[in-house]
Amino acid sequence: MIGAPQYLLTLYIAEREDGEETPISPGYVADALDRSPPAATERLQNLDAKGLVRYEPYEGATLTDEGRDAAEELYDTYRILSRFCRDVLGVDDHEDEAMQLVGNVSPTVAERLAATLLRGGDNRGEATEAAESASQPSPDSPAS
Amino acid sequence: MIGAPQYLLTLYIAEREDGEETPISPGYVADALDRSPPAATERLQNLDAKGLVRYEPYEGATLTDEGRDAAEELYDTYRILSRFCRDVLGVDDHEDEAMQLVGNVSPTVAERLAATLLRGGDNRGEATEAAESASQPSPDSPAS
DNA sequence: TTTTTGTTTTAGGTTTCCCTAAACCCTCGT
DNA sequence: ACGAGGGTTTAGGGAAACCTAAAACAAAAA
Repeated sequence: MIGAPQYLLTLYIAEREDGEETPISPGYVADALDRSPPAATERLQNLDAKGLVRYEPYEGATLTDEGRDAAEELYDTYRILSRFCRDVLGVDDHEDEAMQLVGNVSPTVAERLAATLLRGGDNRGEATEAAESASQPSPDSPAS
Repeated sequence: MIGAPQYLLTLYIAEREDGEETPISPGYVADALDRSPPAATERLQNLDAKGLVRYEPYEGATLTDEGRDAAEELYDTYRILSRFCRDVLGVDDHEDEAMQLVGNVSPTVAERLAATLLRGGDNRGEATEAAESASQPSPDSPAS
């Protein structure tokens, strides 16, 4: 299931690309989150009612200050998760994975995960690579 | 929100302590997952209808073979998450954290997290200062 | 054996999130 | 200007989870 975090995050990410002023269409959100257009519309209207989003019919959604604050925090967590999945675990679709997780990870875990990333630098262990090649062999490595 | 994975996992864990034959009461499950007794009853009945659980009114629930298979896999992931949260991140309530995450983590991530755990014996964060020497003899074999 | 007590179940209702179908609105091409 | 076409919204449902209150039950106490 998909919750408010995913919608806020989608808006936030789109906003980074198109600018803060550009309203994001329901169609775009629906597409990004794999939902029907009506579902996206209603959800955005709902976030509007909660004061997290400003929704203009037939225009689209923009984040309110409050919504952007919330989204920023989610985005931090999202980035941490995504980078962890990519750099440490070597997961291909790290962004999808992070999007899935972002609502369920506590602030504490996010924070310490970030610390782990900083500490660990770029060393991906060979155990991870071994696991990776077991499921999808890379052209260069000898498949045991 | 709480899904089927949490219920299966709760039953599985309880089963380890009480034995496979002992039916688990709705009250126990409700308590473990912080839900009302009616919620637990209905959910267990629902899992029964799906063939994952055998539910006897006024008796309790036991896992079917199919349900136990599913729960075992969830348990592996749960253990990995829990150990990661405890050993690498130094989180206090690692079990709650793991329970929260267990339905949302893909098999790939679980598998590679396990690999990371295996190789990561010495580099633990300073957040991990809790003495983790006292361990219960775990009768499970960590196969994946 | 009857009562009491605590648990389980049913009943009834709410919320959240999603869908399809149909109406609606805006814009663009003619 | 006006009529398509395409995206958006409303209408109308439905499924999943959960709750409280009240009824049903089982088992132990009296």
